[in-house]
Amino acid sequence: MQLCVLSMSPAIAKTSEKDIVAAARRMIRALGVDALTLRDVAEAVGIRAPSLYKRFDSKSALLQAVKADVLTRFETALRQAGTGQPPALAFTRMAAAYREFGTRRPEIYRLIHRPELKAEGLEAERASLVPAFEIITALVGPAHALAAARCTTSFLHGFVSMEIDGNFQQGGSTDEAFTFSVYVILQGLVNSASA
Amino acid sequence: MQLCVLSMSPAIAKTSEKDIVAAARRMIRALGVDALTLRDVAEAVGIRAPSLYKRFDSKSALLQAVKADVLTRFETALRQAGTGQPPALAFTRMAAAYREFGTRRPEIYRLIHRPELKAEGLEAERASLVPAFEIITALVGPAHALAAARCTTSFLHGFVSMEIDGNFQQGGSTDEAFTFSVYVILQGLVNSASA
DNA sequence: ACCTGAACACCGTTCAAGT
DNA sequence: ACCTGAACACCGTTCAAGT
Repeated sequence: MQLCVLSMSPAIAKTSEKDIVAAARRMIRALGVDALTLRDVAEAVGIRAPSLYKRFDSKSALLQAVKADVLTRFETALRQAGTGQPPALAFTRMAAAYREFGTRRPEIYRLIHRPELKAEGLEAERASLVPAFEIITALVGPAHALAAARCTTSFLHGFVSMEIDGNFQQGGSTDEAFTFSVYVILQGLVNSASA
Repeated sequence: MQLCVLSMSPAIAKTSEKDIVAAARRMIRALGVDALTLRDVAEAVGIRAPSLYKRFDSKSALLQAVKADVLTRFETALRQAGTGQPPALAFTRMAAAYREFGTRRPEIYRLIHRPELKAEGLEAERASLVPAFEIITALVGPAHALAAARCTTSFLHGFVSMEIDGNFQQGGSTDEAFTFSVYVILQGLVNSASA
């Protein structure tokens, strides 16, 4: 009986959700999300495009899974940068880690800020900025923490976006502008907290 | 002879570049750039999709023209907000005008920050931030103007992006966070300029 | 249970043909 | 000179059929 069942065994899985997400992430990093096709992702893991629908409801669902995966790595990078430092140093280190994550993987950074990819990413998106929020709370106290975190993450997101999009066209040192800006915001936050 | 030429006159133009750009802009504002199809744009101006190629080389070229058109309006809005005010007031007014432009037209704001639309937009993109640069130069002096402008425009772009993308999820007043942030950066810039 | 080829609707784009 | 229908390659997605 069992032998019979085994001989009638269904098709053996050639891949997994994890494999597919990893392949898609690599392809996005290399080519950008706009150039990603399901036929290519499928080929990279040794199956055909229709089979992807056994694991993900749609292309959007796959991209959401990639985004959630990346956001976990992002959160880890931010947390490692700030732990065990005094607040002001943690702040500048976290800022530098944020920028490095984005500039090293511009296409991945763009992916995690695609507004249409929200469902799975919403909680991961919030969680990814928790390390930054904790550092800023230590810096300015709980009363201004939320506004200060929004100030800081807005600046970091805007700077990295403009840098990877090539929107700093006026010459000058981008590194210098970043260092100056982080200093300006840090000073402004500390002053506002004591005011 | 002339009559003959006139009677053989070619098809009369049903539309113009300007009409097409305006129609595309309205449709993007309503539906977003991802939902825009050339067949729909063509229908909106009374022609068929292939005829668009008599006026624009590609969909990308049309989007670049829309982007350049919008950036001109954006520059005007920023300039009007700051003119004739003392530097610090011009700064906060310009910041508010920037935010209002983006939050009132989120899909248009996203369009002008599409990194793949660069060719026609590059110069217009630079020009659109000239009013901000002038205000900031008046505020901090020429030595720090470039870095200060990058700090400010990075923050503004990041804040507006996160706001329209729904990334401020923790409750609290977004208006308050914006006012606080503009104040923090203004104070930080003024202090750094005198340092 | 997972995989597949064939097919569908839709898109940007090309082109020969019309006036 | 501008417009058009037909067609092409490509895409996400569906589905009946295979093991």
